[in-house]
Amino acid sequence: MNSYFASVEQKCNPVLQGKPVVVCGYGRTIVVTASYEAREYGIKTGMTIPEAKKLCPNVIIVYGNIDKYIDTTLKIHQILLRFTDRVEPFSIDECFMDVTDVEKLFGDGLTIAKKIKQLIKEELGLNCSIGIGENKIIAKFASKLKKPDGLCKIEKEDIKNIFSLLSVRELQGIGIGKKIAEKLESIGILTAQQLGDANLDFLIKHFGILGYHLKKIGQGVDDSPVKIYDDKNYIKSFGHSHTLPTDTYDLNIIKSYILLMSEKVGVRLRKENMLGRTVSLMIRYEDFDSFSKQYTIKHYIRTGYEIYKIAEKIFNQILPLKKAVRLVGVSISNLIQDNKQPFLFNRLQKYYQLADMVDSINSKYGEFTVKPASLIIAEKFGILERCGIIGTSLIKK
DNA sequence: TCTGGGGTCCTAGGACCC
DNA sequence: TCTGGGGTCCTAGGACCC
Repeated sequence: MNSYFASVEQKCNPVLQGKPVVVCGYGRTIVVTASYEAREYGIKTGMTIPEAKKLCPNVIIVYGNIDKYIDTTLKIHQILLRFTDRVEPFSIDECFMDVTDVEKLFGDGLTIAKKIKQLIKEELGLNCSIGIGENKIIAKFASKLKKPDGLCKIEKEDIKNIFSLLSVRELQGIGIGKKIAEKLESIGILTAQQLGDANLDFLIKHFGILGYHLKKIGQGVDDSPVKIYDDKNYIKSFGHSHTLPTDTYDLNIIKSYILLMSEKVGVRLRKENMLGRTVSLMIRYEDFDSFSKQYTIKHYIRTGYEIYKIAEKIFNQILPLKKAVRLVGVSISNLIQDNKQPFLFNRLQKYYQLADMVDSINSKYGEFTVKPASLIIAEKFGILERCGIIGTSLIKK
């Protein structure tokens, strides 16, 4: 999708259409997505808000709503699935499709791509760019060539010519990041052609097992199949993190954020109908140095309070703090599906039923309309509002 | 108002078991 | 004790992606 979050916001709110818009997070934040109008002023993803305002004083700042984008993404998936079940989501706004087996039904790749662009435009009012190629690497590369609203096909026989001209930096975004690109340049590999032709042992010496993969990228080769949609594509982990309004040593504030993040993870866990048993706490300090530690327990858990108790235990181990804390994050992994077997202990059973009931109220009236009393301290500090949680006003009514 | 938030995968080493 | 070999699970940190 092109300028995805900003385009969704512009579609939802006509006032924003045709204007420079940036979508950002809450608190100390950056530009997450800039609309094409904003990009004309030089605004780019990753800039701070003051930087964006300096480039364009009239830029409209919109606080992002991830649920809205996920909802739109699921609608896009449904459009793609009308053609084939070989639809593999790659990120919130990208999918791979393998249309090899359905060309007889719907026409060749180019025809299908045109149809998809038309459907997404008609039904959702959004533009996208589609790349067509022999494999995922080529298709992804093609999709980046023409934006916005692009359509580009790279023929098999042209791969070698196109890749031979590319610098390794231009391969960024298809498996090669900044660090790898720098390292490749430092050992004298400057182009995709050189990477593809490089001696395998030489690459393995410098990059380990990644060397195999790098050589293939250089050659434009990728054998990985496009997965069938939702084919046991279970989530491996999920978490929430937040940058504090100011760096702090205040344990009450830090623990309130840890609790809030834990509760959010718990809500998500139940929404996905999963259980987890590894909790990870991430702390970023004022100097951007970060600490993370995880703890695995024997039994599976599913509520924010259980998650918090483990995260808090990890946090207590790093006290006293030597540096002010900038960000806290809590995540859970080692996940399994919750088959809703009754629990051995009645006390836990009731506690879990309570969590489900709170979820059903909050899904109707807003996030954290009903919440643990211990989060009231977070409310007192204004933490909920700063994290974009607005459900609290309803309970007062 | 310098630097967000959500993920996946890999690695090297340690704990532990037989 | 001049201590083998095979295996699983766990962990902290880093690279990478959007």
